This record gives sequence, C-alpha cells and structure tokens, in this order.
Amino acid sequence: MQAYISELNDAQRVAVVNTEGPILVLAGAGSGKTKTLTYKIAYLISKGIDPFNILALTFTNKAAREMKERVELLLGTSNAKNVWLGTFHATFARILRSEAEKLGYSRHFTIYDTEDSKRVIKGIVKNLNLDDKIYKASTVLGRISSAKSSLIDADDYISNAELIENDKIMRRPEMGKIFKTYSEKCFVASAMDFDDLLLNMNILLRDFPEVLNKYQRLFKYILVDEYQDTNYAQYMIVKKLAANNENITVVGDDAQSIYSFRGANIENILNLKKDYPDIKIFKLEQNYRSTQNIVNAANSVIKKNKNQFYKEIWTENQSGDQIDVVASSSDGEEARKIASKISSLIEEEQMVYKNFAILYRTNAQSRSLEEALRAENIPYRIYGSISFYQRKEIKDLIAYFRLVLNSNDDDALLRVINYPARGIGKTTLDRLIVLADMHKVTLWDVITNSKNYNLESNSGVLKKIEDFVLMIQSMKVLNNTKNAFESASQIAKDSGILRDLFEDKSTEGVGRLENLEELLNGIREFVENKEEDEDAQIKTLGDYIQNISLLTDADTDVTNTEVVSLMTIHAAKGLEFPCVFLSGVEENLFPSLMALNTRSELEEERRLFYVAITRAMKKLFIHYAESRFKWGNLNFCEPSRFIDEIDPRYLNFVDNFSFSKPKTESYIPKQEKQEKPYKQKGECIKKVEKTPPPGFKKVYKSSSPPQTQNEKQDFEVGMFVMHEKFGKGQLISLEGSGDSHKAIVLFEKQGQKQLLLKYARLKII
DNA sequence: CAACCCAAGCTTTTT
DNA sequence: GCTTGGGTTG
Repeated sequence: MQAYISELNDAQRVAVVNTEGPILVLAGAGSGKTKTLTYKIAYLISKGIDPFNILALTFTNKAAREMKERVELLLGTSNAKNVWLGTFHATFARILRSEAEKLGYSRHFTIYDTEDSKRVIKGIVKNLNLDDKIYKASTVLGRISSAKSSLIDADDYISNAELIENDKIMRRPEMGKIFKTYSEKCFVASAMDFDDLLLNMNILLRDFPEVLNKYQRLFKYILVDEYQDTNYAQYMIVKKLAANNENITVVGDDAQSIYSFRGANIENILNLKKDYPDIKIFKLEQNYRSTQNIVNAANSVIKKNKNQFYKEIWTENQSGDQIDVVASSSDGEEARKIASKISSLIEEEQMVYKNFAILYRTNAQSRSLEEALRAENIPYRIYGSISFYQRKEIKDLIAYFRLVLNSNDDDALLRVINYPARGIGKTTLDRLIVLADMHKVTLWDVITNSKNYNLESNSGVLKKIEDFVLMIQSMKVLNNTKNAFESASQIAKDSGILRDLFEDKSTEGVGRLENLEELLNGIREFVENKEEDEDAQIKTLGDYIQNISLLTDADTDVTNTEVVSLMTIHAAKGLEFPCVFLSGVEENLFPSLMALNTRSELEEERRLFYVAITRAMKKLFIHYAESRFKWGNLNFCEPSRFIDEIDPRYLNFVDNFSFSKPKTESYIPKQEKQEKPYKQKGECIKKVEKTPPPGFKKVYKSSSPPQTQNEKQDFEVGMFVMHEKFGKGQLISLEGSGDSHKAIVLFEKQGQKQLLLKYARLKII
C-alpha cells in the first residue's frame, strides 16, 4: 500500500490519507482527480474498511467503470467488487428496488428513459386535448424535470402559486395538470423516470427514518466525483447519507461545470462550507496531462469567467507545439482537412488511430466528419448520439421484456401491442386508452378484463386482443422458470419480432436483425458471467433489464480499440487524448446560439470550451469553417469569440487552403464579399462586437474566398458544367439574379435539376 | 386496419 | 439532410 501512496503528489496524498471528516478537493483539469479518488478507496480498504461500507458516486457510467477497474488494479480484484461504486442514478435505482414496496412501487419498477417519458407526455397532452405545439413533450418534460431536480413533486407544484403564475405568463396554464397526470401515470405503471430515481430516493430517506438510519450506518465513507455537476436532489441525498459520520470526500472543478442546463448547481460546492464548517479544502493544481502551451491557453480562456474559484493550473510538462487554428471554407472541407491531418500525423509521427479524438458541440456535426474519415479509410467510432439501447428494434424487444416483468407498464404495452402488426389498430387503442383513463387503471387491466370494462369492439378484434394477452401471459410463465437468455430468445421468437425483421431484406433491416442478435448475445454473456459469480442463483430477465435504461453507449464499448474517437465535448469530459481536433469552433455554434442570452449561459459555454481544450495532451487543433450546412441549408459562419480569447502567444494561425487559387478575387469587390453572406442570413447579425487580433482577421479573410460565390462567373445556356455531387451536366436555362440566380441543368446521370447558383458550386468545363 | 406519402420540425449538452 | 408523425388511400 505504502508503495502506491508514494505515487501521489503532496496535495493528492493529503487528500487520500485524511480519511476522517469532510474534505473538498478542488481539482483542476488533468490534475489526477480520479486517481486521488481511486487511491482513496484503495487506501480505505487497505486500512481494513469493509468495501460494503464505502459509497462512491460518479456522474457517468464510464467514470464508474473506470474507477472500479483502477481500484481493482490497485488491490487485486476480489475486494473492490463490493464497493458501492456507481452513478447516482444506478446506485439509487439499486437501493430503491430493495425498498420499492415502501413507496408503493413494484420491485420490478420500470425505468423510463427520456424517450419513454416523452411518449407518455405526448399521450397525456393529446388526451387533455391540448395543443402539442404549445405543450411540446420536450418542453413539458424539461419543466417537470427541473421541478423534480429541485425536489418539487407534482402536488408541490400545483400548490405553488409562483410556479402556476409563471406557467400562466408562459401561456402554459395546464402545465401543473400535465405534471400531476404524468406522475400518476408513472406511479400506476410502476415506472420511474431519471428524475424520479433521485426524487424518490429523497422521499425514501425523508419519510422512513429507519431506512435513512440503515444507509447512514452502511455508508461509513462517502466519496463523490464531479461534485460540481450535482443538482439539488443529488446534493440532498448525499447530505442526508453523510449526516451521521461526515466522512465525506467530494472532488470537483467549478471550471468544468457544464451541466447547469440540467439543474447542476455550482453553489453546491459553496454549500459544503455551510454544511460542514470544519471542512478541509485541498487544491490540486498541477496538471499532468497537457503541454504548457495547452495548459496556458486553457488558463487564458477560463480567466474570462467572473464566477469561479481561484485556481492556477500549472504543469512541469514540456512547452509543446502551438495550437493550430485552422480555417476552412466549408464543413466538408474542414472534415477533409482533419482526416488528412490524421493520416499524415500517423505517417510522420508514428501516432496511432486511438491517439486522436475529434470533438464537437452538437451531435449533428458528426456526419461530415464521418464522410471524410471514410473517404480517407480511417477507422472511427462515434460515442454518444443514439446509443445501442435506444435503437428502435432494441427498444421494441426490451418493451416486451418490460411488459412481461411489469405488465402495468402502459408505455411498453402501447409500444408492442401492435408491433409486429397483429390487427389491433388505432381505433381500438384509442378506445382502450379512454377506458383505462376513465377507470384509472392500466391498459393491461383493461385488456385482461375486457368484459368488466365493456370494451366494445367486434369479435375479431377482441379475439386478437385475447391472443395478445395469452401470448404475454405465456411469456410470463416462461420467465418464471428460464434464465434471461432463454426467456429473451423465446420472447423474440414468439412475439414475431425476429420474423418481422427477417423478412425485411433491406440493408437497414439486416442491420436491425444483427442488432437484435447482438442484444441476445449480450444477454447470453450476462447469464454466463453471472454463473461464474459466487451468487450463482438467479440471472433472470429481471436482473438483466433492471438498469438497461441507465446504460449508454459508453458501456457497450470495447476499450482501447484502434480507432479515432468522435464525440461531443460533453461526452469527452474526463477523457484525454494525445491529439485533439475541435470542429466547428464558430459563433452561434460554439458558443451555441441558444446560450447567448445571459452571462451565466455564456460562461457555461466557456467552461465547455475549457473542457475541450484540456482534453488534449500534446496536440490541439481548433477548426472553424466559413460555411456549414444546417438543416440542409448552407449557413455562413464566423470564427468563435473563444478563439480570440486564447492568448495569441499559444496559437498558430494556419493558412493552408487546398482549394484552387482565388480566381474569383478580381471579380468581387472586397466589400461585397464580406457583407453578402451576413446580410441575407439573419442568424449572423446577432453577433456581439469583437475585435480579433489584426493578424488573425487577415488570415481568415484573405485566404478563403467563399467558393460559393460563383454567380459572377459567366454562365451561358448550353455550357457544360460540373457539380460536386451530380457530376457532369449541361446548362439548360438561367433565371433570376443575385441571390436567387438559378440554373436548370440537365445532368448526365441524375437528370434535370434546378440549382441556386449561390450554393451549387458549378464549375464550367 | 395497413401502407404509403408528404410535411414539419429539428439540433445544445445526458443520467 | 433526416426523422417523425399525420393524413390519405387502398
């Protein structure tokens, strides 16, 4: 043990060996935050603390898994397994399952993910005859979610004059009613959404003192990672659990707080001082990850934020290369530049694919990057976006599992009652929903007692419903005796999903079938692994399903695969890569257009930028493009203010345009070149004033004549032209002028197309 | 009731 | 650009 304690620096070591009492570790990016936490867990165990008495909470599954692995590595496997180490949601789901009856839920309660919740809300809005444009599912869920994150349940909500008033002002007077109905529906269905896991955990600890007492005694030592990302509900749970022993270590970095949009509250760090007046605070300021250039650049950016704790991150690493700031004319070109840079770095500097990450602000940006990587034959993997478990076919099969385990799960029932198609259509479903609503029961209640509820449908439909009920019931019987894999494959077969997908011979259909097979394989593995465990008893479908909603892509991935990583910056938090590309560092994209309203929103974007920079160990490339497709339309962009905020000492502006010399230069007066795009795209006008360093401005303006400005070329009817996508064609006619200057072209392969010259990039041949 | 077609909306970030 | 959902047709 002592041997690895010596691997820690002074600040880290003090934080580790101070096991008793409250401790706050303010840890800068790359300062060994996770290392400190994992060593502390290992240290506690080596001192004889029972792993069962240690609770370690993380924010993501990825972090939880990584910590578990590292603790195991330090101690040798067996001991670490029993530490209560997991995400907030997964850990509390586990506790809630064992205490479920106290709150009136089934032990097999379903966990709704965001999509499930939205479906339920949509149904409610429709049922209440409300306008789904005003009551958009995402808006409503957002409102409900932030209420619950502040421990305001539906009843609190409807009796809170201020909230109701606010909804009236926002022209959403029925919000409270939807909230209430949603809560009732979830409860009757024995389902909890993500926020319920935290809310109900709070209720459990609030209303059942003996339960609170039990867990207070159990968790003698509590450790929390990424504390700056906790919301009020999470903060309260931790506070209650720690109240007795006060052996709590929280690690966080206010500069990396990027989830306030989800209710995360930096104030929780401040509150700690109030809750534990004698809390010990340690700062980890030495960065072990990045070069001096990168660390200094990051410091120079974060300094612009007003709201922060003072920290000065420094490093003993070498100064390293400057950060390249690279301009491109379009998103496509940007992607190609990144791809070819990766290829050349691999060739020239003996780097490997997994050294690279491409980070972006929004998932939608991955498309052009993917295309370029494929063209360059670079293997890559996209993290996040649609996780495996969120694909339709997977969710369909899982909905059958859910229904078998918890037949009150209306959402699951609606999802599968007519998939695959079995002749139970919309009319019938509407009737069922009305009946269930009227009697305040679940759909399952209605279809299993259709006579009692006077379900009036023709006998054919009734027979079909009966068949469906019989099928589910036989699946339930099956599930009582078989293991998860046997049940799952039987359900996949009996439900008809396998047949349905098998008959779909399209590429997507085959892919879907493969996904299902992958899911079944995963379940088989789950069963087989569980059998090796000491508690070789159950391994049922119920065991498998219980946390499925909490899983994301990160959990299915294979570590250390030889590929380039693509992900959002949010998803990259906590990770590091030798070489990082930031894509789309443009105004209105990063910072996001949605985050320009208040100072605090902008500061959060800046912290996000800080997180992005500090992911890089050796090399960092900041890319921006002058035009980018958004919703299928070309938009003009300008470099992000964040680039200006980096001390230019650490930057190297790259002017490496690969496209042809600006032959249009002589045609277009400078003035027009600049103004044109901004005037017609209302989006860019909003821009806040800023003054880029002189050299900078020059680089990106003079070097990149927008390719798209080809209306000044002398097109004539009859000419042969070349189009990037459609190939060769002949100009049939020209009409309009200026922005609406259109050409009709007959392409050799694609036939006749109408194109806006402004965007079409036609070349005369 | 199912299959097909078209329009609308979407893109901030995640457990 | 793509997906989703609604509407229409068979």
